[in-house]
Amino acid sequence: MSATYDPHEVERAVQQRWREERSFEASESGAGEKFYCLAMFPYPSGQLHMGHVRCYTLGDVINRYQRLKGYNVMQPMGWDAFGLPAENAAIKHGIPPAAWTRQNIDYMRGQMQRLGFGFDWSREFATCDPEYYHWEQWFFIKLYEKGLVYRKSSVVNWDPVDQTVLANEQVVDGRGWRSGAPVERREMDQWFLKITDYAEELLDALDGLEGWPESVKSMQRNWIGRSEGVEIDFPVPGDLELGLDALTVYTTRPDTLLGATYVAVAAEHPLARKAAERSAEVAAFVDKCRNLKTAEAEVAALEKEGIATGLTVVHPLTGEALPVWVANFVLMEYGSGAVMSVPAHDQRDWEFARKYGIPIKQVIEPAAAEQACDLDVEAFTAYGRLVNSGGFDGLTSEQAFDAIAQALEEKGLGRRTVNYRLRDWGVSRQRYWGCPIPMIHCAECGIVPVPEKDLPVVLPTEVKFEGVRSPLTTMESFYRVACPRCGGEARRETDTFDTFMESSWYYARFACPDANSPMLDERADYWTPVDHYVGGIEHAILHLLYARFFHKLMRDQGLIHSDEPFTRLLMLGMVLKDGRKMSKSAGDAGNPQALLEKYGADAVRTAMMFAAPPDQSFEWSEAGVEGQARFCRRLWNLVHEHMAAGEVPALDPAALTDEGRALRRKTHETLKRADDDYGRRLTFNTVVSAVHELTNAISRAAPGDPRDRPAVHEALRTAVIVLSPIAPHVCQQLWSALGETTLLVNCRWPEADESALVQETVELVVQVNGKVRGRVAVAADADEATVRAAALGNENVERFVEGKTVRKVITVPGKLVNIVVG
RNA sequence: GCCCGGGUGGCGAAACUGGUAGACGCGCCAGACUCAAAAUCUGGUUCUGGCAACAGAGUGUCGGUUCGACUCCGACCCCGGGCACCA
Repeated sequence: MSATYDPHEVERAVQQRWREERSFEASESGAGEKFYCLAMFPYPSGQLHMGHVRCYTLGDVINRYQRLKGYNVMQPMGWDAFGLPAENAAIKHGIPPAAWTRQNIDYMRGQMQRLGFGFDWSREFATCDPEYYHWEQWFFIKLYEKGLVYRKSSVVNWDPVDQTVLANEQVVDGRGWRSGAPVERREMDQWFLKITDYAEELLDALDGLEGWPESVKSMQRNWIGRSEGVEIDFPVPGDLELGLDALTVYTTRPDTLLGATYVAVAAEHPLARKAAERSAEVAAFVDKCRNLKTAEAEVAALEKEGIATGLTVVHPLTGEALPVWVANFVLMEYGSGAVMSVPAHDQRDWEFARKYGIPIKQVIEPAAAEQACDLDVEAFTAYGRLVNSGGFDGLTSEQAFDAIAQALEEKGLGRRTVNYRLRDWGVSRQRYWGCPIPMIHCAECGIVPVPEKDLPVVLPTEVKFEGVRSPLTTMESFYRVACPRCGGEARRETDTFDTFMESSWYYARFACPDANSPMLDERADYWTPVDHYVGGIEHAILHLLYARFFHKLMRDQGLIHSDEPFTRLLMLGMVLKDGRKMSKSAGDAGNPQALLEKYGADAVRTAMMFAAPPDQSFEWSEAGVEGQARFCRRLWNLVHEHMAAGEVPALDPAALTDEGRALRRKTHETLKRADDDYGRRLTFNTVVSAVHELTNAISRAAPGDPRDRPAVHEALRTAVIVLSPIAPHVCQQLWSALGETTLLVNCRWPEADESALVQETVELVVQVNGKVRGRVAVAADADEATVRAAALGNENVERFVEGKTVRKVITVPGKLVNIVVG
């Protein structure tokens, strides 16, 4: 082995050895308990950026640490290969999406291998492989048969640049998340997955996810948006011929029902349409609302406007006639598209009532006298005590919730319900580069699923783009089919799935990438749930919610027998460059290639881990890489100098000098601390610090007294094994240099020797009135009187105690003495 | 507006259970080696005063609890993220 450290030579040699020994190919029959370690697979955009480097290094550190701890670890890698950029490249450069994608995959795989990630490449797949999306199509049909898939015409977010429909989640501040173009409204037939059927379980199960960060669970709770309320029917007078008996509203504040002075409906509400037929003014207003863009930023800034329909409904408890308004702030998609308005106790209703001169009727008064309530200034929205509410007067809001709900239930005019903000998942995309939706439209039979024997519906890869539109829509050989039911002429669905479909179950497929009947087999139950999932915080809501949903769908299909896909979750902070997210910044700025060529993978990996704790966002700077390259070289030189000094005798703790014993203590402290940092705290930055400290201690100790050589050897051996999950190549070579013959990745994490941690003398800090005034060394087992005497005997301490009365002496064993004087 | 994070040297950060604030690294300064530079090694590096020993101040702000607070409590300011005409 070369005496000077050449990272490129080291890394090539070690990677070759892992390949030859198939070190990272996992099997269900491997020794130890299973551990499934997964980092979110990337979109093959062209090249890795530093955000990828961080994510996969973190995953690999966990992978390698858990291996050392004796687990049977599986860490796969694959490609989230469908998506818009491939189409954009095709449109721009004329390269077919499939070819562009494959080319990117090959390049990025090479970069990952260069970084030395311990992936099980035998399980690799791309979501654009027909063998993969075959089963997605199969599963979709199963869900269709179960009634969990439906087709619905709905207003969708239309991205005028990408010419496609976006999910609500893909609209950011009213703009398409990729194109950045303002989103428009459009009506279209779409396929939906009934995620709302699982809303309750998706919410409740969050409480059991102890290995998830609280912030992510809170975001998901927020997104699901459960609220408890009452559905209230306001009867419609019979003479109006409106086609409905009652107007149903949803409220979370039934206690304020007696304060309702009008009701408001969305412009798309049937009642609004009826009113529009009868009044040109109302029709004009409804029309105006329809043409509004869905852009959320604009909606939020929108002035609250409405128009009276001239219609009235009947208050379910008082029998009073209440006017019906059409209002632009009522959402058709939430609740029933209609609200009861209580201006006295809802700020938005208050503003609306003031604007249009609608009466404001107080029915809640503050329970506590000091609470402000001035209805001339603003609505009183807090809970309180009921007034002006007939038989309900005097009840608290909480009591009135139940009492009024019950009164309505008895009259058959209301029901307690639970509402969710979560909407069903629209999965249709008018795009080419995605998984074809396996459905056929027949004029005679309607919707007919593609028969199982005809799956997969393969996406043609030889295509020509004309503009942005999907080439499938004009490709007769694709869309012209015979109806599987009647044999007549039919048209194949040309929409493709939202790519979140592919990423919702890939983790399970990695367990059995070749499973063929059906999508998963018993190996999925062996490997899943994923024990540790690592990925970017930007996926905290959507991807993780959809994957949880899919896991439950697969469970209910009998394909898998657990309830949740990811046991422990590590959400990475973002890697920023000039204040921007690395993955979004253009060009080569984030490409690690130049750094790899200059410093090698170990230095890049170590610098990345050392920069900040994993969950924290940080600004990437190359400055740290050189420092870690220097550190690798120092460790390399220390090992080689140590070994060059000849045979190392066996360790006999009793034979060591004081320096040797101190080094041993540092060694075992490092081992203990790193174990906790790796396994429990996931703070890999402090692991690097700990190894730096140990290395510094070795530098100071070696070459020392020849009797301490076994302690130096043990310290070097420990530094190498502790650092190995982070800088695996150089550590492997140093492991061999230290005379070890087994591959480091097959070794076991050493247990810390408690006896090495015992100290004979300890240094105590001496404080006077809480301020540090000196230090004293005492025997570790010294009694309180001895410690006290030593503390008071310190020269500097004496100066501060002199002439004062010692009121109290507090001793913290092994740490400090605080002398309180006055 | 509501819900999460966070605020510590020139910079990235550490201090895990209330017990030495600034470990570790970057950068910078000085020295050694060198004709010189790079690399490497050694020392220094929170601020103020002091040759030094040491003293005073110091973890966003103000207050509290405590022998002792970056850490706990109360009020507030700022930054980042999520949600939001959600009835």
